[in-house]
Amino acid sequence: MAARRVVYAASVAGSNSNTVLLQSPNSLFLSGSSPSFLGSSSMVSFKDGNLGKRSERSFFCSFDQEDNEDDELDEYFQQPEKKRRLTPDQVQFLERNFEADNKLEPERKIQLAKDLGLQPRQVAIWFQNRRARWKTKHLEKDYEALQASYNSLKADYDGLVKEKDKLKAKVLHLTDELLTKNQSEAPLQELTADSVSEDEVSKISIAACKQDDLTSAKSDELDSGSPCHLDGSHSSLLEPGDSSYVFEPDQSDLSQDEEDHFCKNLLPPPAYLYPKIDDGGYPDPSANSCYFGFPVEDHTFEFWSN
DNA sequence: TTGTGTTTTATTGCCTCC
DNA sequence: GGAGGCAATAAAACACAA
Repeated sequence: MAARRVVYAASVAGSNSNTVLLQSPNSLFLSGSSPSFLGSSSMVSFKDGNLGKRSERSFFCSFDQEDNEDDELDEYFQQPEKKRRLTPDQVQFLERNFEADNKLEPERKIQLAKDLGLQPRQVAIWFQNRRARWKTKHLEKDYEALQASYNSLKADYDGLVKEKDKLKAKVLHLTDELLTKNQSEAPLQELTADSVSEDEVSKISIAACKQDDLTSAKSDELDSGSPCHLDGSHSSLLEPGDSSYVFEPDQSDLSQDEEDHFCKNLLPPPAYLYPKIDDGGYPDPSANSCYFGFPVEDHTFEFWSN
Protein backbone atom coordinates (compact mmCIF):
# COMPACT_ATOMS: atom_id res chain seq x y z
CA MET A 1 0.00 0.00 0.00
CA ALA A 2 2.84 2.32 0.78
CA ALA A 3 4.03 1.72 -2.76
CA ARG A 4 0.75 3.01 -4.05
CA ARG A 5 1.19 6.29 -2.20
CA VAL A 6 4.76 6.78 -3.24
CA VAL A 7 4.02 6.07 -6.87
CA TYR A 8 1.15 8.49 -6.79
CA ALA A 9 3.15 11.24 -5.15
CA ALA A 10 5.80 10.86 -7.76
CA SER A 11 3.26 10.82 -10.54
CA VAL A 12 1.62 13.98 -9.30
CA ALA A 13 4.90 15.75 -9.02
CA GLY A 14 5.85 14.73 -12.49
CA SER A 15 2.50 14.63 -14.15
CA ASN A 16 2.11 18.31 -14.65
CA SER A 17 5.40 18.43 -16.35
CA ASN A 18 4.48 15.66 -18.73
CA THR A 19 1.05 17.06 -19.39
CA VAL A 20 2.25 20.54 -20.04
CA LEU A 21 5.03 19.46 -22.26
CA LEU A 22 3.21 16.87 -24.29
CA GLN A 23 -0.23 18.27 -24.66
CA SER A 24 -1.76 21.55 -25.56
CA PRO A 25 -4.18 22.76 -22.92
CA ASN A 26 -7.22 22.63 -25.10
CA SER A 27 -6.56 19.11 -26.19
CA LEU A 28 -7.12 18.01 -22.65
CA PHE A 29 -10.71 19.15 -22.79
CA LEU A 30 -11.43 18.65 -26.44
CA SER A 31 -10.73 15.01 -25.95
CA GLY A 32 -13.39 14.84 -23.31
CA SER A 33 -17.03 14.08 -23.73
CA SER A 34 -18.22 17.06 -21.77
CA PRO A 35 -19.15 20.08 -23.85
CA SER A 36 -18.81 22.23 -20.80
CA PHE A 37 -15.10 21.92 -20.98
CA LEU A 38 -14.63 22.63 -24.61
CA GLY A 39 -13.94 26.24 -24.03
CA SER A 40 -12.07 25.97 -20.82
CA SER A 41 -8.36 26.25 -20.80
CA SER A 42 -8.20 26.63 -17.08
CA MET A 43 -6.54 23.74 -15.40
CA VAL A 44 -5.36 24.98 -12.11
CA SER A 45 -6.51 27.87 -10.07
CA PHE A 46 -4.33 29.94 -7.89
CA LYS A 47 -5.07 32.35 -5.19
CA ASP A 48 -4.13 35.80 -6.24
CA GLY A 49 -2.44 37.27 -3.25
CA ASN A 50 -3.09 40.80 -4.37
CA LEU A 51 -6.81 40.36 -4.88
CA GLY A 52 -7.37 38.10 -1.96
CA LYS A 53 -9.62 35.94 -4.09
CA ARG A 54 -9.07 32.94 -6.22
CA SER A 55 -8.38 33.91 -9.75
CA GLU A 56 -9.02 31.66 -12.69
CA ARG A 57 -5.72 32.49 -14.21
CA SER A 58 -4.80 29.63 -16.44
CA PHE A 59 -1.58 28.01 -15.61
CA PHE A 60 -1.39 26.62 -19.11
CA CYS A 61 -2.32 29.88 -20.75
CA SER A 62 0.56 31.50 -19.04
CA PHE A 63 2.79 28.82 -20.43
CA ASP A 64 1.26 29.21 -23.85
CA GLN A 65 1.95 32.85 -23.81
CA GLU A 66 5.43 32.49 -22.58
CA ASP A 67 6.65 29.29 -24.08
CA ASN A 68 10.22 30.25 -23.85
CA GLU A 69 10.24 31.23 -20.28
CA ASP A 70 11.86 28.15 -18.93
CA ASP A 71 12.62 30.01 -15.75
CA GLU A 72 8.96 30.04 -14.79
CA LEU A 73 8.68 26.37 -15.50
CA ASP A 74 11.67 25.62 -13.41
CA GLU A 75 10.38 27.89 -10.70
CA TYR A 76 7.06 26.14 -10.68
CA PHE A 77 8.34 22.62 -10.68
CA GLN A 78 10.90 23.40 -8.05
CA GLN A 79 8.20 24.62 -5.74
CA PRO A 80 7.11 22.23 -3.08
CA GLU A 81 3.94 20.45 -4.17
CA LYS A 82 0.95 22.59 -3.31
CA LYS A 83 -2.68 21.78 -3.27
CA ARG A 84 -4.55 23.19 -6.19
CA ARG A 85 -8.27 23.46 -6.22
CA LEU A 86 -10.22 22.21 -9.15
CA THR A 87 -11.90 24.80 -11.28
CA PRO A 88 -15.65 25.31 -10.96
CA ASP A 89 -16.09 23.67 -14.35
CA GLN A 90 -14.17 20.64 -13.27
CA VAL A 91 -16.10 20.40 -10.06
CA GLN A 92 -19.38 20.79 -11.92
CA PHE A 93 -18.42 18.03 -14.30
CA LEU A 94 -17.43 15.75 -11.46
CA GLU A 95 -20.64 16.58 -9.61
CA ARG A 96 -22.73 15.55 -12.58
CA ASN A 97 -20.85 12.28 -12.82
CA PHE A 98 -21.22 11.73 -9.12
CA GLU A 99 -24.95 12.23 -9.34
CA ALA A 100 -25.11 9.67 -12.11
CA ASP A 101 -23.16 7.16 -10.05
CA ASN A 102 -21.22 7.76 -6.91
CA LYS A 103 -19.05 4.72 -7.47
CA LEU A 104 -16.13 4.96 -9.78
CA GLU A 105 -15.18 2.07 -12.00
CA PRO A 106 -11.60 2.01 -13.26
CA GLU A 107 -12.55 2.71 -16.88
CA ARG A 108 -14.72 5.61 -15.89
CA LYS A 109 -12.03 6.97 -13.66
CA ILE A 110 -9.55 6.91 -16.52
CA GLN A 111 -12.02 8.56 -18.86
CA LEU A 112 -12.88 11.27 -16.35
CA ALA A 113 -9.24 11.88 -15.69
CA LYS A 114 -8.66 12.25 -19.42
CA ASP A 115 -11.61 14.56 -19.83
CA LEU A 116 -10.51 16.76 -16.97
CA GLY A 117 -6.80 16.58 -17.48
CA LEU A 118 -6.30 15.23 -14.02
CA GLN A 119 -4.56 12.24 -12.62
CA PRO A 120 -6.87 9.25 -12.19
CA ARG A 121 -5.86 9.25 -8.58
CA GLN A 122 -7.13 12.82 -8.22
CA VAL A 123 -10.48 11.79 -9.63
CA ALA A 124 -10.60 8.87 -7.24
CA ILE A 125 -9.76 11.12 -4.32
CA TRP A 126 -12.42 13.59 -5.36
CA PHE A 127 -15.05 10.85 -5.47
CA GLN A 128 -13.90 9.51 -2.16
CA ASN A 129 -14.14 12.88 -0.49
CA ARG A 130 -17.43 13.54 -2.20
CA ARG A 131 -18.84 10.28 -0.89
CA ALA A 132 -17.72 11.26 2.59
CA ARG A 133 -19.48 14.63 2.29
CA TRP A 134 -22.61 12.95 0.97
CA LYS A 135 -22.59 10.52 3.86
CA THR A 136 -22.22 13.31 6.38
CA LYS A 137 -25.16 15.19 4.94
CA HIS A 138 -27.21 12.04 4.77
CA LEU A 139 -26.49 11.34 8.43
CA GLU A 140 -27.51 14.88 9.32
CA LYS A 141 -30.80 14.42 7.53
CA ASP A 142 -31.38 11.10 9.22
CA TYR A 143 -30.61 12.67 12.56
CA GLU A 144 -33.09 15.47 11.96
CA ALA A 145 -35.78 13.00 10.94
CA LEU A 146 -35.14 10.89 14.01
CA GLN A 147 -35.21 13.94 16.23
CA ALA A 148 -38.54 15.04 14.77
CA SER A 149 -39.90 11.55 15.29
CA TYR A 150 -38.64 11.52 18.85
CA ASN A 151 -40.20 14.89 19.62
CA SER A 152 -43.52 13.72 18.26
CA LEU A 153 -43.42 10.53 20.29
CA LYS A 154 -42.41 12.41 23.39
CA ALA A 155 -45.31 14.80 23.01
CA ASP A 156 -47.64 11.82 22.73
CA TYR A 157 -46.06 10.20 25.74
CA ASP A 158 -46.33 13.36 27.84
CA GLY A 159 -49.99 13.62 26.92
CA LEU A 160 -50.57 10.04 27.97
CA VAL A 161 -48.77 10.58 31.24
CA LYS A 162 -50.99 13.54 32.01
CA GLU A 163 -54.06 11.54 31.14
CA LYS A 164 -52.86 8.73 33.35
CA ASP A 165 -52.33 11.10 36.25
CA LYS A 166 -55.82 12.47 35.83
CA LEU A 167 -57.32 9.00 35.81
CA LYS A 168 -55.23 7.97 38.77
CA ALA A 169 -56.40 10.95 40.77
CA LYS A 170 -59.96 10.23 39.80
CA VAL A 171 -59.71 6.61 40.87
CA LEU A 172 -58.18 7.56 44.19
CA HIS A 173 -60.87 10.14 44.76
CA LEU A 174 -63.64 7.68 44.01
CA THR A 175 -62.01 5.05 46.15
CA ASP A 176 -61.81 7.46 49.00
CA GLU A 177 -65.46 8.28 48.58
CA LEU A 178 -66.38 4.63 48.62
CA LEU A 179 -64.39 3.97 51.76
CA THR A 180 -65.93 6.93 53.53
CA LYS A 181 -69.38 5.90 52.51
CA ASN A 182 -68.79 2.33 53.53
CA GLN A 183 -67.44 3.32 56.95
CA SER A 184 -70.35 5.62 57.63
CA GLU A 185 -72.92 2.97 56.75
CA ALA A 186 -71.38 0.00 58.52
CA PRO A 187 -72.06 1.05 62.16
CA LEU A 188 -75.70 1.68 61.43
CA GLN A 189 -76.32 -1.83 60.30
CA GLU A 190 -74.64 -3.50 63.29
CA LEU A 191 -74.77 -6.78 61.60
CA THR A 192 -74.91 -9.71 63.88
CA ALA A 193 -75.14 -13.37 63.39
CA ASP A 194 -78.59 -13.27 64.85
CA SER A 195 -80.02 -10.44 62.78
CA VAL A 196 -78.55 -11.39 59.41
CA SER A 197 -79.19 -14.61 57.72
CA GLU A 198 -76.41 -16.62 56.23
CA ASP A 199 -77.80 -15.85 52.82
CA GLU A 200 -77.56 -12.10 53.39
CA VAL A 201 -73.97 -12.34 54.55
CA SER A 202 -73.18 -14.21 51.41
CA LYS A 203 -74.80 -11.53 49.28
CA ILE A 204 -72.81 -8.74 50.90
CA SER A 205 -69.58 -10.64 50.47
CA ILE A 206 -70.33 -11.31 46.84
CA ALA A 207 -71.08 -7.68 46.22
CA ALA A 208 -67.85 -6.66 47.90
CA CYS A 209 -65.81 -9.03 45.83
CA LYS A 210 -67.55 -7.91 42.69
CA GLN A 211 -66.39 -4.43 43.44
CA ASP A 212 -62.90 -5.76 43.96
CA ASP A 213 -62.98 -7.36 40.54
CA LEU A 214 -64.14 -4.13 38.99
CA THR A 215 -61.27 -2.32 40.61
CA SER A 216 -58.87 -4.89 39.25
CA ALA A 217 -60.43 -4.61 35.85
CA LYS A 218 -59.92 -0.87 35.92
CA SER A 219 -56.33 -1.43 36.87
CA ASP A 220 -55.93 -3.84 33.98
CA GLU A 221 -57.32 -1.28 31.65
CA LEU A 222 -54.70 1.17 32.75
CA ASP A 223 -52.08 -1.50 32.36
CA SER A 224 -53.10 -2.17 28.82
CA GLY A 225 -51.85 1.21 27.72
CA SER A 226 -54.24 1.27 24.84
CA PRO A 227 -55.42 4.79 23.99
CA CYS A 228 -59.03 3.60 23.94
CA HIS A 229 -58.61 2.64 27.54
CA LEU A 230 -57.38 6.02 28.47
CA ASP A 231 -59.95 8.21 26.85
CA GLY A 232 -62.09 8.29 29.96
CA SER A 233 -65.02 6.63 28.28
CA HIS A 234 -65.05 3.92 30.93
CA SER A 235 -64.51 6.18 33.84
CA SER A 236 -68.03 5.61 35.06
CA LEU A 237 -67.21 2.05 36.08
CA LEU A 238 -67.16 2.98 39.71
CA GLU A 239 -69.75 5.68 39.58
CA PRO A 240 -72.84 5.27 41.73
CA GLY A 241 -75.79 4.73 39.49
CA ASP A 242 -73.85 2.54 37.19
CA SER A 243 -75.52 -0.81 36.71
CA SER A 244 -72.45 -2.51 38.07
CA TYR A 245 -72.06 -0.25 41.00
CA VAL A 246 -70.86 -2.23 43.94
CA PHE A 247 -73.67 -1.51 46.31
CA GLU A 248 -76.31 -2.49 43.87
CA PRO A 249 -75.40 -6.10 43.51
CA ASP A 250 -77.14 -7.83 40.75
CA GLN A 251 -76.48 -11.43 41.40
CA SER A 252 -79.14 -12.78 39.20
CA ASP A 253 -76.47 -13.92 36.83
CA LEU A 254 -74.39 -15.59 39.48
CA SER A 255 -74.47 -19.30 39.90
CA GLN A 256 -73.96 -20.98 43.23
CA ASP A 257 -70.49 -22.02 42.09
CA GLU A 258 -69.59 -18.46 41.35
CA GLU A 259 -70.84 -17.43 44.75
CA ASP A 260 -68.68 -20.08 46.33
CA HIS A 261 -65.73 -18.82 44.33
CA PHE A 262 -66.21 -15.28 45.56
CA CYS A 263 -66.62 -16.36 49.10
CA LYS A 264 -63.46 -18.40 49.02
CA ASN A 265 -61.59 -15.23 48.16
CA LEU A 266 -62.76 -13.29 51.14
CA LEU A 267 -59.54 -13.67 53.04
CA PRO A 268 -58.34 -10.20 53.91
CA PRO A 269 -55.13 -9.06 52.22
CA PRO A 270 -52.12 -8.15 54.31
CA ALA A 271 -52.34 -4.83 56.11
CA TYR A 272 -49.44 -3.26 54.16
CA LEU A 273 -51.56 -3.37 51.06
CA TYR A 274 -53.97 -0.87 52.54
CA PRO A 275 -53.45 2.80 51.96
CA LYS A 276 -53.18 4.95 54.97
CA ILE A 277 -56.29 6.92 55.63
CA ASP A 278 -56.14 10.57 56.51
CA ASP A 279 -56.84 9.97 60.16
CA GLY A 280 -53.65 7.99 60.41
CA GLY A 281 -55.05 4.52 60.59
CA TYR A 282 -55.48 1.72 58.13
CA PRO A 283 -58.88 0.46 57.13
CA ASP A 284 -59.67 -2.69 58.97
CA PRO A 285 -59.46 -5.60 56.57
CA SER A 286 -61.74 -7.58 58.78
CA ALA A 287 -64.42 -4.92 58.63
CA ASN A 288 -64.65 -5.12 54.88
CA SER A 289 -64.37 -8.38 53.11
CA CYS A 290 -62.50 -6.78 50.26
CA TYR A 291 -60.52 -3.63 49.77
CA PHE A 292 -61.80 -1.38 47.02
CA GLY A 293 -58.85 0.87 46.52
CA PHE A 294 -55.44 0.56 45.02
CA PRO A 295 -52.82 -1.00 47.16
CA VAL A 296 -49.99 1.24 48.18
CA GLU A 297 -47.61 -0.90 46.22
CA ASP A 298 -49.73 -1.12 43.17
CA HIS A 299 -47.32 -2.17 40.44
CA THR A 300 -49.70 -0.92 37.85
CA PHE A 301 -48.82 2.60 38.81
CA GLU A 302 -45.22 1.78 39.28
CA PHE A 303 -45.20 0.75 35.67
CA TRP A 304 -46.90 3.91 34.51
CA SER A 305 -44.75 6.09 36.66
CA ASN A 306 -41.55 4.75 35.20
C1' DT B 1 -4.41 43.22 7.15
C1' DT B 2 -5.11 39.68 10.14
C1' DG B 3 -7.18 36.22 12.85
C1' DT B 4 -10.39 32.58 12.64
C1' DG B 5 -13.57 29.27 10.97
C1' DT B 6 -14.89 26.44 6.99
C1' DT B 7 -14.10 23.89 2.79
C1' DT B 8 -11.38 21.27 -0.24
C1' DT B 9 -7.56 18.40 -1.55
C1' DA B 10 -4.54 14.91 -0.28
C1' DT B 11 -2.29 11.38 2.90
C1' DT B 12 -2.16 7.55 6.03
C1' DG B 13 -3.51 3.39 8.07
C1' DC B 14 -6.65 -0.16 8.31
C1' DC B 15 -9.97 -3.25 6.34
C1' DT B 16 -12.33 -6.11 2.85
C1' DC B 17 -12.63 -8.45 -1.38
C1' DC B 18 -11.03 -11.13 -5.14
C1' DG C 1 -0.86 -9.86 -2.09
C1' DG C 2 -2.72 -6.10 -4.72
C1' DA C 3 -6.56 -2.90 -5.49
C1' DG C 4 -9.80 -0.09 -3.75
C1' DG C 5 -12.86 1.85 -0.03
C1' DC C 6 -13.35 4.30 4.25
C1' DA C 7 -12.31 6.99 8.57
C1' DA C 8 -9.35 10.09 10.51
C1' DT C 9 -6.43 13.63 9.80
C1' DA C 10 -3.22 17.26 7.83
C1' DA C 11 -2.71 21.18 5.37
C1' DA C 12 -3.66 24.49 1.79
C1' DA C 13 -7.22 27.42 -0.01
C1' DC C 14 -10.86 30.21 0.84
C1' DA C 15 -14.42 33.35 3.18
C1' DC C 16 -15.34 36.79 6.22
C1' DA C 17 -15.62 39.71 10.21
C1' DA C 18 -13.13 43.10 12.92
